[in-house]
Amino acid sequence: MELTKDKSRHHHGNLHAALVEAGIDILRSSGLDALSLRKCAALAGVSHAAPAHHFGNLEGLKWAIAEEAFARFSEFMRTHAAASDDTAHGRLLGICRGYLAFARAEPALYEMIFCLQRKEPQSKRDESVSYGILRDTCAPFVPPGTAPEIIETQVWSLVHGFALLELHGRLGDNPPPDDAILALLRHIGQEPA
Amino acid sequence: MELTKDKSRHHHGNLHAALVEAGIDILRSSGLDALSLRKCAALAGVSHAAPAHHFGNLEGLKWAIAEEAFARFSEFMRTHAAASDDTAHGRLLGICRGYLAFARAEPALYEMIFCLQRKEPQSKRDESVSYGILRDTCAPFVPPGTAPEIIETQVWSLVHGFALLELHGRLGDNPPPDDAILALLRHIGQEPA
DNA sequence: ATCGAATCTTTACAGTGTAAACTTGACACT
DNA sequence: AGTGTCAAGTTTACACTGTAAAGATTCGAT
Repeated sequence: MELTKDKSRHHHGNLHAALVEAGIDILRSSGLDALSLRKCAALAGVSHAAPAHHFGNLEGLKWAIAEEAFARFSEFMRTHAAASDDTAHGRLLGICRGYLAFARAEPALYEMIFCLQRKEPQSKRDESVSYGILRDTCAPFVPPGTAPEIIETQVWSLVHGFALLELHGRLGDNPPPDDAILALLRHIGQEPA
Repeated sequence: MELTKDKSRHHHGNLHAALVEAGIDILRSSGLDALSLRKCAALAGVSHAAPAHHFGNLEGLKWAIAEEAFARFSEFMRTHAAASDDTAHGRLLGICRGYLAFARAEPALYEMIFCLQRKEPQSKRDESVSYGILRDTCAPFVPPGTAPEIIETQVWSLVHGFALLELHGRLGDNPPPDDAILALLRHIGQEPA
């Protein structure tokens, strides 16, 4: 894909994608704090004010990057789920391992997509692909009469908290192995309502 | 306490504390993104470069604020633990409820102290008061032969993840009630090593 | 071919962190 | 009392940020 613009032409042609790609590059190489509109613009070979026309402001660009990042994130979970036992529990552990693997493989991307504050806190839950994976995988563990969101939130909270604590250096040099933490999910859905 | 400096005197006398207090005020009223060295300095009635002599840089100020915030955080957990059943499980639920209550009462402070990235990821774990509370409360649930850090991390991850997901608006308009999520802890320590 | 709209550039401004040199005041010591 | 040292604040300066406004360019439909 053409990232840097042909300087001769005034229009870029694919600036939206180029800026997102530039943003991901910066996130990977220099972390979340280094991400800026001007750097993305420079890396895409375009003036510093160009991104505004596509994303409005910095948060807009971040959400655009997040969209791409979520796609890769979902793929991570899916492949890890496929590499696990073909049981309900196996799939559950699989997506959790994929979740954690993504957080470690792409820490800046991970922090981006989950620390982005939703402005208007959508009344309904995420309808994204990644949340669909979580919902489907959790479904077998939802006891009758219990709201599925409870099980989903328990699982999500556990892995999300673990990932962030480790990422932020709160668990010391050698944090517990993933499976030791995920062992808590062995009894998922077994508590009375 | 004297916050704003007596303009007549050159020395402030208590600038360290005044800047921390100013930072907390800004966090409370305007959120994490609004926190800046210059605003803290202005609110303390001092020139914009003064904080550098006390904290070095912005991150230094943040850690100083975090120290104060952690104290209030510990107090939150302690009072909530005291308000719960005087059993091992009661205390565990108590500190978790305190944890979540603090995250809601002081969202900006909470985000500050836990999203601050440790630069040199201390090889050992946190020796802070708040972690001591977690360790003590988890102790009764650590099976023989299991590393206590595993139980502690399970509990911490669950509440931390839940708090952040809610804070960042990922759980929709009406997230599950705390106790529904904390119900997962009913089986804590029961899985084989 | 022309007009309108989308795209990008230029210019400008306020806010940020941070470094350097300077000024003021406190305090110990003779 | 005088003096020297050092910490605490101020001033100045600079590079970087987001963002708004106005102008230039190109695309596309008519």
